[in-house]
Amino acid sequence: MEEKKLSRKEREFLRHRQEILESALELFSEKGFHNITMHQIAGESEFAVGTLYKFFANKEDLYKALILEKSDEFHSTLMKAIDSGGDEMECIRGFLDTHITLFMENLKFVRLYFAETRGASFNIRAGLDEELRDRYDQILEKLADIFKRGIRKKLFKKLDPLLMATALDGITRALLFQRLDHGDEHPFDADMIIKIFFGQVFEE
Amino acid sequence: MEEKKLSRKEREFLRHRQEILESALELFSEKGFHNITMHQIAGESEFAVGTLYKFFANKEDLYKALILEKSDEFHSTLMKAIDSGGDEMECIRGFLDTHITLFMENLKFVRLYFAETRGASFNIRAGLDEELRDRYDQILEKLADIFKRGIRKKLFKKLDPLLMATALDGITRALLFQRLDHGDEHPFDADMIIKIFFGQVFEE
Amino acid sequence: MEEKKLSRKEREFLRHRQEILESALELFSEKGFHNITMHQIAGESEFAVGTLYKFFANKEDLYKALILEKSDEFHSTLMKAIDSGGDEMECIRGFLDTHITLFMENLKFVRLYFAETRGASFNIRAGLDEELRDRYDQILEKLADIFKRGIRKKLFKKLDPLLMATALDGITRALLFQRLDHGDEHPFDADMIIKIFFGQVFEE
Amino acid sequence: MEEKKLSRKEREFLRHRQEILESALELFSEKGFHNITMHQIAGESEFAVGTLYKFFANKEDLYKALILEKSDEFHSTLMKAIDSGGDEMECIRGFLDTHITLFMENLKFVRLYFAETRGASFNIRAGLDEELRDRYDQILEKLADIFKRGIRKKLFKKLDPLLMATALDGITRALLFQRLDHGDEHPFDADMIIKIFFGQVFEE
DNA sequence: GATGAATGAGTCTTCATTCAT
DNA sequence: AATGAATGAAGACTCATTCAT
Repeated sequence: MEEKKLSRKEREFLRHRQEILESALELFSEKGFHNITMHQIAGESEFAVGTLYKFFANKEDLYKALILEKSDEFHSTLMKAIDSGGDEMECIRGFLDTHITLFMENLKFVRLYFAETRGASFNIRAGLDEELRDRYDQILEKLADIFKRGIRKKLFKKLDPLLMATALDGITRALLFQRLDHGDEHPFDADMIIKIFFGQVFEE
Repeated sequence: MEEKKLSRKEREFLRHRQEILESALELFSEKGFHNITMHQIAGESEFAVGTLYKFFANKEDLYKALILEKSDEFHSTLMKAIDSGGDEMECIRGFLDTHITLFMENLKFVRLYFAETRGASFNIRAGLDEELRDRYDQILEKLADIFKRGIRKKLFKKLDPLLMATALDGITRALLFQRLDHGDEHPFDADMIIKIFFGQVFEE
Repeated sequence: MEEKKLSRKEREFLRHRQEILESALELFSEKGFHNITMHQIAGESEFAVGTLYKFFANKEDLYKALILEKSDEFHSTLMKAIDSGGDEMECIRGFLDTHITLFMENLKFVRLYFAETRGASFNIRAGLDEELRDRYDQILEKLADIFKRGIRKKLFKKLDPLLMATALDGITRALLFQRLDHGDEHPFDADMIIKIFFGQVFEE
Repeated sequence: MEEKKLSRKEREFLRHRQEILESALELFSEKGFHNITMHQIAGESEFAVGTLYKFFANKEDLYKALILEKSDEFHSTLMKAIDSGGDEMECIRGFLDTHITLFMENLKFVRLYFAETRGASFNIRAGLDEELRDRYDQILEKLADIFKRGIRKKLFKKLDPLLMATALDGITRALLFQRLDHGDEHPFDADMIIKIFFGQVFEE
């Protein structure tokens, strides 16, 4: 990586940019895109309004940068987690663990993310939601590949692998949101998800 | 119910109110709360702006009415579906069938609904999302009751029933959104969901 | 003319529009496009800012309307004056009289007009100055036609008629601006212009 | 003049100042005072914004310097041209030749100049236009003196000499602008202006 | 003198809401 | 109830100017 030779100026620039994004995340995640003003972001980040516009062309651009950069992190973390070697069940467990951790450690971003993919994104000048959806589909496809391998090995039943991936992720999200709304009344972990998903619902 | 003795005036009032809500649904579902103006709703519904304010105190009120009334329909339809007698598996299948149908037949509203519960609702003056979440929790609890009964009958394993309900609903939603985004590339139905959920993932 | 059947609403609309344009002329002619705010125009015209935007799409649009509508008046008044029958010298005298009157009675607009044609128009989104220049060229050409006729009749020398028209108008403008800046220290009228232009400068 | 003993530093200072003014002329003449930012001038002149403020107190000051210095050149060139000895007609011809040359060789500045004297100057904090008008009046008066002399010698008719000067200059400007807008379709030179002005319009 | 990042007052413009008809 | 012209508060964005390096 050639990130080394940044001049002091450049490093400072990036640090300031990051500070703005963090303040913006704080605010947007709390009240949403339309209920936050550039003045509020300026106040929170302790820059002047004009300064925000040195870093981002406009409010929308700032918002997009925020969403896309964070979701890139998510995406690559999850991709790596699925890849992490081992047999199919280990891959899946790795994915679930990472997914849960990522979600719990980035609750603020998560709200924003789901606003954009499921729901009220309403296409802040189109494209953001699609781009996010693409990233998500890549995750699902990678997960589906794991299922495909499992099916070939006769480990899993012969169901549509993408649907299986979708379902597994659906359970995970649902439980996470459940926890988000209601706290630890109904605790769960990767194991529990695996237990539910991998056929141990019926009493044998 | 006492809906009978409505005068012509009253019936007309309600009809106009309904027309406004339908126009608003059309527009809000397309562009979101903040990107639609009262003038646009007036235009679409063929009333004057001022008239909208005879029916709703303000824009937010109109929006809330729209969301709450539709979600009441959903709520009672789903509650009835779960209740529909029969054994546990029949209840669950009924719920799934109804869920799928409801979703597919009300795509416009669904977008709006998820915007409000998962994501960018950002509390249009607080409360809407909580109220919706309550309704949803009622559904989940009713579904959990089914699981509870099933566990008592030793039909299902002894897992947290609410988590099971949450997981089942999570799968359903995930598959439905999958269909919403990608069409019929990966078809599924209530049976498939049951197959995935009730332990037939592992090859026996 | 079908201007009769305007409804009361329509008449009121046009009256309000006119009031706004008059206030705008007052202000723009004093300080120029960039030094006047929409709030000032609102204040002067006793409407709210928002109301201005019911009549004009934006500040620029308001400005263009102002310039173009007034210059249409000027244009048609001058065209008629040149046409007014009679022999060549009568046409020319008619044009000069009208030009002088028009100028003196519309000093506010005149400043704005020359800002747009000669000088700092700087193309408020291009086109305004060209459109004005076109109108002016039409006047000059009509005037040149008079000279052409005069030349054919051997009344005038065989010089380029357009240049003669341009020169005559140049004298007129120069004297008018002279009066504008210095008042009546050096009085003149159409006769004087004719005397100067038509060769009575040299002592015979 | 005492311009000799400038140190290297001082000479450099003046050179840089000149570079800035030239870049500013380029830009202002193209788009006008309000449509050009200090950053653009900085960019064009290859100095930093802050540096511009070492040379000029503010944007307006820079603009004024630009206009006044160039117009000083014009003024003194024209004054000399009128003075250039010889009889009245030679003075006038000299003035016309110089006027035409000056105009054609400084088109960029000319646009700006007329923006300031005729039209949209709108008193960039008052005074600039008046100062320019003064200079112009001096020229006219000097030219009027020539006419006065001519009248005394019974060379010219007894008309108000200032009006004659104004008219002569008006013709010249009008023809020059005609050329500016339409190119060489209607060519002319000092002779033509003299022919028109000095009574050779009527066929004898 | 030179730099350019940061500032924030000032502008245009939008849109929910009101009210006289 | 219905209308829609009028309102003005609020927000995105620009740009002249400053100042620490």
